[in-house]
Amino acid sequence: MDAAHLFDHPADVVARRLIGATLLFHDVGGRVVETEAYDATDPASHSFRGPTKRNAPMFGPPGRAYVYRIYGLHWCFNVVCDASSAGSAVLIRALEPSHGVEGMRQRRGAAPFPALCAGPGRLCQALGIGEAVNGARIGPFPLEIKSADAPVDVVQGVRVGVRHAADVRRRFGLAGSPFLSRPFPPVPGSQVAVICA
DNA sequence: GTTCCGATGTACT
DNA sequence: GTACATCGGAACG
Repeated sequence: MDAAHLFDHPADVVARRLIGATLLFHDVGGRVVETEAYDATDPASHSFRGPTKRNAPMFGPPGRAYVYRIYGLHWCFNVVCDASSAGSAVLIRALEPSHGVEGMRQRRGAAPFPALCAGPGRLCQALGIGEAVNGARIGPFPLEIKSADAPVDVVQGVRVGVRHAADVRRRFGLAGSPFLSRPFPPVPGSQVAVICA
């Protein structure tokens, strides 16, 4: 799949479309079940205050990886998108493991199967993603994302762990998936929307 | 089941 | 010094 076709769109659009896609790094990975959208107009985004040495990939071309360290020890993996709006990216928060599960287990220790990739730090540990992946092109091997081949039900909610723009619903998930980093709120009216990808 | 804590890179006040 | 797009384990009920 052509990277621009997949990624050169607003972060919200890419975040929604990536649900159900398959992410692989060195043939290890699985189906994307949870994402979050960030862009330069968003106070919760690393790009909000303009380019820095750390966030430089966010201001580069779409279809590249932005990998950063959080809280001094975990890695988080983002996909840069939207060439017309510099500083846009999608955080991949959780996968449904399907490829190279034994390697994941070795890197993740005694984590139970549903938690192998349930969280941005966890999935980076499971796939062996670290600083070396920062700025890497997505597709071809070793870093690949293949869009979903069938429509999926997508739920939407507020992002995890952000204090700025806490009411903005830019978190997307695969409806009913047991591989989410945490559940989406159980239908308090307008809190959850179902979208067909 | 929940809450609290420690690990400690990077950007900002 | 403080906040942060986090996780795993200990301590608790």
